[in-house]
Amino acid sequence: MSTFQAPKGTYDLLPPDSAVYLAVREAMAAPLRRAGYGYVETPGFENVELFSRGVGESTDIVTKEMYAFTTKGGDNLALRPEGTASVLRAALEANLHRGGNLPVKLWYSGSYYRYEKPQAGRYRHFSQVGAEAIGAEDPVLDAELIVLAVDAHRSLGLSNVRLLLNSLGDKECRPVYRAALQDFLRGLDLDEDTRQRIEINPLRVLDDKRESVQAQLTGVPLIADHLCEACKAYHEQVREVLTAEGVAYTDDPKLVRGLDYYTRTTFEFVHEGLGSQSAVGGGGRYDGLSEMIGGPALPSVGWALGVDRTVLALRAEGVELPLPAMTDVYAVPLGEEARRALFTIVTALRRAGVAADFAYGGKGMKNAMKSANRSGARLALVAGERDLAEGVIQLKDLDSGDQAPVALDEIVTAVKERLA
RNA sequence: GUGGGUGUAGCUCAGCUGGUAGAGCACCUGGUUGUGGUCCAGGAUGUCGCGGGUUCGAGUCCCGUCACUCACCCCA
Repeated sequence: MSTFQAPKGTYDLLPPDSAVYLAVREAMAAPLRRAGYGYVETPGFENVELFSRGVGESTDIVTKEMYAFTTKGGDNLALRPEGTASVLRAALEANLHRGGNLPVKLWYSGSYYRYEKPQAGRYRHFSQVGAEAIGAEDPVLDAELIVLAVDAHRSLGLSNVRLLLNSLGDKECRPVYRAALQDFLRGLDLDEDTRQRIEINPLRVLDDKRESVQAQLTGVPLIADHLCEACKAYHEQVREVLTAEGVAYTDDPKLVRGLDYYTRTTFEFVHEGLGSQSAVGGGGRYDGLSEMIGGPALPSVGWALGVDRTVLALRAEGVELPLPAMTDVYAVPLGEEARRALFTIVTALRRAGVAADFAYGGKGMKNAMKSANRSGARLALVAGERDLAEGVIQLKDLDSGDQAPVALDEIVTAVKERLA
């Protein structure tokens, strides 16, 4: 204990659990790399306007969950609450879309911040891996991203992730639907906050999980019935491609998402094992976002997967990831001469690609062997003056307890053979 | 922002109607002066979250406070 502890809503990632997080990030990134997505890294904070205009003035994320602050120089900044706006901004700033090779495909991995009351699966600091395909309108591209996320889940061994799919329409059909929805909602018995939401962002009322609200939503007009021909055809193609690629999904006409920039395709990956949260990832098409932040028309699509929540999902399913051993070989020296000799061997083993560790601190034999055992190593190297005088080192199998002398210059080969 | 639950050893927790603390695991030592894991014997450990109150006496009751946690809301 110290005087300090991690700030509310945050937690430290420590061994051995931290290895799981690394593996999850890697599992999410691998399919993206294979699909031509390049790595992008943007600052942890941005001009606050980028988010308020991009994510939407009416969203909870902007109105109450942003860590916003003014710098000494008078700039209004905010810790990033999500990744898409930043990545699009970076792509526009560097004119990546002018390279003539659209879509620009990018992936990222990092920390995000939202000022919320913490809860199981909901933190003020959390990690996402995300992907964006900027500058192309093609249902196959929407499907590609979904397939890549599904592949990430599969490679992790998750089996209870469900995909919810919807289309939110475009600037042709959404306004018409919005008006029809508002008409319907205004006639319901709702609290003041929700009544305000009807005027600002009526779609999000559909997403209200309260029983009292949902009960009144029977017969509510659904976007699926109001899509224009273009949106309907587009959505139908996305669904066809997904089916052809063996991706199961559930049509959810009430799926809205909490960010305002989405158009047409929207989706969410949900899991039951996260306490009262459900989303382990989500995304969609955002054809108007570029213009909203001052760029050219660049129809785009993307998603973000929550690293923390995916780890919770793994735990809920009891999935143990096959993680490589921290240490394969543990060296136990006896005496000063042996310390030097064994450390040289440990270095050689490491350079040969073997995970090797050493009994530091001059502990006694018994203690050092105990450390060897706790390290999880399969093999131990033991040597003292007696062995060195004979030019050998004792190679011990920590599972069976068998031990045999091996000539000094054959150690690396012998160890690699035993580990193979 | 609103509501519930919980704070006792490194960890998980027990502690009945108030009588100044216990278990399991982990840890340390020895049995083995050059051998771990198993086994046997022994050992150390606590501002009982913090502050106040009631009482002869508070881990136990009351009030406050902080932290953690869960849920509403919202989302990754």
